[in-house]
Amino acid sequence: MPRPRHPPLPAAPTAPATSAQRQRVRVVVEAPQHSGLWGALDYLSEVALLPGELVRVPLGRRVVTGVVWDADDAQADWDAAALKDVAEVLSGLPPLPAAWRKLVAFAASYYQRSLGEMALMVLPPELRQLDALQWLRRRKRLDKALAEPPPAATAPVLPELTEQQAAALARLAGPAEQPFLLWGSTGSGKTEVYLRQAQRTLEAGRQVLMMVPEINLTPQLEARVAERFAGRRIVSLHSGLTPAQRLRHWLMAHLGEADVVLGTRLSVFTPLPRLGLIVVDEEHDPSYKQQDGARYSARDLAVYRARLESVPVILGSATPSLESWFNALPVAEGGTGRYQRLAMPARVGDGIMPTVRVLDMSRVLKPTMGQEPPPVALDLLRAIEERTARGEQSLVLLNRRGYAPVLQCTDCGWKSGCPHCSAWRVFHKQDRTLRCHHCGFTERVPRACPECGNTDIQPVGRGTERLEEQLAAALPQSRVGRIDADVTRLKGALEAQLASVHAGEVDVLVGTQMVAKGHDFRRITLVAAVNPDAALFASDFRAAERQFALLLQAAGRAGRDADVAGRSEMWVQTWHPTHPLYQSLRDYDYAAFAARQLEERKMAGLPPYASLAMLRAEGKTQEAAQTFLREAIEAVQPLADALGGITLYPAVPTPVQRVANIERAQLMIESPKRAALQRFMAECQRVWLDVAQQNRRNGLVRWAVDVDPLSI
DNA sequence: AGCACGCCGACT
DNA sequence: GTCGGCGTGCTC
Repeated sequence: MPRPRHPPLPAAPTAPATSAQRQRVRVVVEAPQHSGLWGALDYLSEVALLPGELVRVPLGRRVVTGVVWDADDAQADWDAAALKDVAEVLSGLPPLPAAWRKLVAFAASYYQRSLGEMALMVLPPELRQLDALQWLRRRKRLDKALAEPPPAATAPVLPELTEQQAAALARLAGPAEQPFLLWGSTGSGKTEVYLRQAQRTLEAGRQVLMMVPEINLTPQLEARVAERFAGRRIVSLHSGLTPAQRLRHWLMAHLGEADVVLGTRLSVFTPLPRLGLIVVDEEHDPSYKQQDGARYSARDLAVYRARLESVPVILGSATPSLESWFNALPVAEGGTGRYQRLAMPARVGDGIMPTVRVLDMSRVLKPTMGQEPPPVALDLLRAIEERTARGEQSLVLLNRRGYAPVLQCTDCGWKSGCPHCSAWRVFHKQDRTLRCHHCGFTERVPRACPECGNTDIQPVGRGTERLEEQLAAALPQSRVGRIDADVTRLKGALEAQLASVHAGEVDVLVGTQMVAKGHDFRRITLVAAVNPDAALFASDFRAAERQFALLLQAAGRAGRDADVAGRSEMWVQTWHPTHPLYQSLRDYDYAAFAARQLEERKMAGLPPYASLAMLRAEGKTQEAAQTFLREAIEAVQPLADALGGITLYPAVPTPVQRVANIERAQLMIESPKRAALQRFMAECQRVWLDVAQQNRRNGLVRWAVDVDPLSI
């Protein structure tokens, strides 16, 4: 295919150069995966450019920002006449270091994305948009901000270390060739261990990267870090910052001016010239996995980066991901022994975990036909009343927002389905709307059944809104409050609601999982999960793992003070009281839970015993999505057979098949060997690009690969 | 992804 | 006669 020739650009008038002086330079530009541009592009430059420098280059009719990449040895025949010149250089920015480029290159190849997409995606968005002149002006302004000294230091009061904290820190002082898994129960003082190790790192003149799942949910950690390291420069990096803040913080890290970077998953890519420690707090949290675009796992990349830069990495959790747990299990116990495990089973300050009471619903409730069961068992209601009477607080968890998950006509059976999705629309009583939680489609609740005109439409099931209402009615002596994504939608609403809980203005707090994470509630002595059973039988193989982590984390909200810890309780309402998940929860025996899960995963050939990748497709029709997937399998099946040890599963609709009128389907690819899967997936990319191209006119809309998917 | 080019309907 | 619909194709 003849390639269109570009007219040679006129040489810059100021520095006329002969073609002999111009050299080929490889530049990585933002080009998405399906563009077919996977690697770096070739340009010409009159000046020598270092790998990692930022440049502006012409791409098609545009000028875009790119990163100068490492030269390849393959001196392929390149046609100088076909290459364009680098337009300009963003000077005054140190080149992005080799370790950064290697991390980006690894992430791109591992997660099957183009180098350009990966590299540009992890730079501050602001930086990508500026041309050389704008950047220069911005840089001058930033210099002023950098000149400001960090806040004055006041010697922080260090809490005394527990024995197990001291033991963990002693191990952390030793050789750090292996990642550390800090396995500490809620309240065991993991944060103090992070802070002490960070202190050592800072004293050695190095930088600390501290990662948290969601920064908004952990303001307490941010405050603690700021307090401990007063006098040092601490910056945060997360998507909630303004573009200007994000650029400033990133630059301070990159220039080595910031000592501590506290950030969400995107911060794993922050260039840090003096990096000395990486911490991944709550490493099991699903937020570390990006769920769209380049679907990377920041936790896994943190481990890779730590090895790359020869710095220690601490993964911390009370309920580690099974992957990390497996890696921290000694070979003799069936694990890989790749991580060092640091265990901190006891709570700080003699706090003990609340007593778990598994409430057998089949014994306490006698459901009458056609009647909805009461929201909580009578025993639980009484226990809550007692708490209120004593001036203590209760936390009631229900992982479902809204008033009721669906409305139904009592006459014809009509249900409040979403016209655009294969899902029910949730009834929100507060604003009398039906809202689809998948596509956002919202309407006012109809006065009468749209099918038959019957005015008796009933809510079916229960969400937090309804639970709040029902508890308020059942507990006239208690002040009932609620925290979920609906309450906290408005800026500052979460803080306000938390403050009122802390001030003791709420006796019973109803909430979704967001309240179970990270917040310290001093006066809560009862936590109840009213409907945790759904996860036991979910099709998603990680559902149990997630639920166990959530329940344990929720339990950790209770009894943080020693004087109330003794009478703290965690209630679990279940129809399956003998389920092993609840048995392990009752004993706070994560190890037993994990052992059992690992056994199941081993039998089923699932992670961590196998590697998975998911090929997902979206189409105008389910047929379009599935046809693409079928053809995609057919095209690579011979390759899978040749490589061996690769299993391609049939294409199936996703759990929620249609969202916003787009049909979705997926297929799973499995291999017991991660490397084999990697080799295979790399080969698949270009094949699938062609298959997708042909399927576009059939109605294929989008497709993507998800390596190490969290949910299947 | 952008941003072209490229051919067919309702407007000044 | 033009503005503009989004189908197809390219970007060193």
